[in-house]
Amino acid sequence: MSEPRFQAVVADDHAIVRSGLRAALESPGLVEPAGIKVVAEAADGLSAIAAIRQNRPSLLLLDVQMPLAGGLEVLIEARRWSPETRVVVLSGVTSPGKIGELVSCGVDGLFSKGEDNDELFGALPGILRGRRHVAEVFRRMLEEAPAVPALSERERQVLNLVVAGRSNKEMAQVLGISAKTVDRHRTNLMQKLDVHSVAQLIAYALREGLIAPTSGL
Amino acid sequence: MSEPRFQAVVADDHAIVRSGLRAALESPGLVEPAGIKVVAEAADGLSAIAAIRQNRPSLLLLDVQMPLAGGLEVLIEARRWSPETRVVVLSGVTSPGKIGELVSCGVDGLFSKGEDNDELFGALPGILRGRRHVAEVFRRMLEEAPAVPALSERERQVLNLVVAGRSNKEMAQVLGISAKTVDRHRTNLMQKLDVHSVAQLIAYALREGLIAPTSGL
DNA sequence: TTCAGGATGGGGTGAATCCCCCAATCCACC
DNA sequence: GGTGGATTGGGGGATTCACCCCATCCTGAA
Repeated sequence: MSEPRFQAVVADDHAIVRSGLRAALESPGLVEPAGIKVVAEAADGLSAIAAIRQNRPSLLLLDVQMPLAGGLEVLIEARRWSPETRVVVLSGVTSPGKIGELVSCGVDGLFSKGEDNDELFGALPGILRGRRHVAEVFRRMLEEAPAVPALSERERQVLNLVVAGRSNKEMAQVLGISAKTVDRHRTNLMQKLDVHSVAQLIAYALREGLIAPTSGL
Repeated sequence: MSEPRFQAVVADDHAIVRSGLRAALESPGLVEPAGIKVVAEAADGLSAIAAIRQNRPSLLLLDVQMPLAGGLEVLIEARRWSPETRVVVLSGVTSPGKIGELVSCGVDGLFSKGEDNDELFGALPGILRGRRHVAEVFRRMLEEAPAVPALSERERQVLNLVVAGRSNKEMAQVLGISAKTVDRHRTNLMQKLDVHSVAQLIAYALREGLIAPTSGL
């Protein structure tokens, strides 16, 4: 029995997913006779980064949505501390915005949790040899999806506050600008995103994952 | 080697979770020497119900959030078509409202995906013998959480439309009532939920899972 | 049978919204 | 040096929202 040459770190906030991935990766014959050895698991973004720095594995299997740090942040940190690690992201929700960001940040693999795992495990050997693979679903999504307009820093701040339920006046106070300017940003925002009410604005923001979901009432 | 006496159906929209649960359930020694046989998997609520009707298993392992039918609907249908099936629900998100509903509908087991699986698998033998087990996290949550005010049917409809970004006038048209009445419901809604703006209303609704997240812009 | 509560509407008021108009500053880019 | 974008701010107006007041109708529980 040969030694596994590849090591992997698995990061997901659900213990069941981690054990499922571990079982699949370590099953013999996937990439090489001995399978891929999972050297560490992480339940949140920060421990994932720590695990990467410590182990510098060949592969990182990573959920997009995690506590403490999202998939994108982990990807960037992983690139910084362990450039040779192939990073494969699993996405539960499918927001065109996030997917686009991940692709443009250069993930090595991008797969959907909803679909069959065959595409993932079929592509893994190639990915470990340096290829890239974005799941069929996401490739179609990126082609069809209307590009999400780029938001300026201020607009993003305003959007966050709107989602948090603040009024123009409150936002003006928080941001230290005139209420009229807040209104201006809000108007531009709604024009950019092609919505026509706070409710639609919030719906859009949450759907696209444009804002941090840590909105304290 | 003894035959497995228990059969299970596993329902989750993520293939990885299903295979992880299958592996764990079928591992020998969990409940009895041969483990629990997973006779069917389902990726959405309707197939879960179909699988229950067809197999009438001893155990149903069920995700709360699924396409086509949620965990609660599947629970109710499972009770109807196969009352002897023990229903165990796994919850990814932790909204006090949904948890309370599930408990009051009489789930046999309720566990969090985020926590360790030890509590689940430790409690499984008891559950199969007729006991009930609600995860520690959720029991504390139900004690501490401020009771979610009961919403009337109309109020729930209005809430859905508000989240979908409709104006009072549009809602009036959809519901076939006066815009003034819509406003009345909306006012009552905000008073009940102790919020003071659309944004907070939407935030509350999404947080508590009071509404279906299938809001088409 | 009374009575509470839900659903239905109308009137009205003050605030906030959505969206036009206008202008100034700053800063990066060609 | 010009050009465009982001950010800042003001005026104004039509609409909507948030929240009071009032009433009627109906259903189910006490």
